Amino acid sequence: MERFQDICRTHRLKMTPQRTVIYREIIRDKRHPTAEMLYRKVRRTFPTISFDTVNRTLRGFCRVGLIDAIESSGRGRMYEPNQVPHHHIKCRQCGAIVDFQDPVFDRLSVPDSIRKKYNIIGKRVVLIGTCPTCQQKGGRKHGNQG
Amino acid sequence: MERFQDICRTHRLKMTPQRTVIYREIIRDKRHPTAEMLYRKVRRTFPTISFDTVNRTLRGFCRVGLIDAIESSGRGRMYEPNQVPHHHIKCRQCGAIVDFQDPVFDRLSVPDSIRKKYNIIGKRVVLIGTCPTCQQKGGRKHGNQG
DNA sequence: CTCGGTGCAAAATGTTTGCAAGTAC
DNA sequence: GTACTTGCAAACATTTTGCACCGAG
Repeated sequence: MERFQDICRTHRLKMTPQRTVIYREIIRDKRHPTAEMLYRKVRRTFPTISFDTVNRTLRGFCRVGLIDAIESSGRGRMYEPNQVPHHHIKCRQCGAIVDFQDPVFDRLSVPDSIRKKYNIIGKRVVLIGTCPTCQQKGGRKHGNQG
Repeated sequence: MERFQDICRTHRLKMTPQRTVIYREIIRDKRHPTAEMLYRKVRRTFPTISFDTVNRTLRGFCRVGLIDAIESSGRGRMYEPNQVPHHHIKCRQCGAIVDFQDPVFDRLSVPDSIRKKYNIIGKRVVLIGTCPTCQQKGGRKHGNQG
């Protein structure tokens, strides 16, 4: 929550009640919610808020680095709090993305040839496969990978 | 091209001229084209093809594993031929994704705890940063990460 | 008091579906 | 000949923009 205050000040974002509630909800959320999902949650404590504000606020949070977005065309952009380093497993069937942590992956070093050209600010391992649920169901939806 | 034939047969996909042209174009493309970009290229050798067919065909190719999709809400889904193992650098500013290869990254082993639950069929390191072009321009567009 | 933020509505963008006619096998 | 495909158009889902009013700093 201090992080929120800090970053708002540095970027001259006003700490409106809407933004405060939105931030509180997204860092509490352990999944990767979309704007729509967050909107539904936030409305419980702030019934007059508009979907538009939630959506626009999330974009803004991304811009200043408070949170990250995980693109997933079709079913809507997903957001995640940008805190501890972690990695992703993505289910090829249902598209769900779950986090996992791994000290070895955290310590991967970026090749010099790339550091020379790019300003790398983050890294992540993405595993692609089939989640337990989809393995049982043999369910299918779309197949993709990032 | 044999791969194309094989997979079409195994999945009972008809090898229509449209599909052949689309496949040829996407494996030739070194970027990560969207359906729209591919449509424009394919139309040069197949002027009567519809955007819809390109779009639907690409989805189909994903389903059977001929190619992969990289989700990127907003500017449209990007596709890539699914050949050699490789990794991604994603520019936080312009959203461009470029491939790179790295033997060390290729050899990363998936933790047993995950293998036990998930059926992992692929893995990839994703670096997030700023590309050379955006560093110069200081350009901005959207900020996100997968 | 001022500038950025909010909420509403409209516009833009991109994806998916239904269907009749066409074609690979 | 049959089942899968294509192309077109409409339906959907989602994101983005314009603008008047409001409120945090």
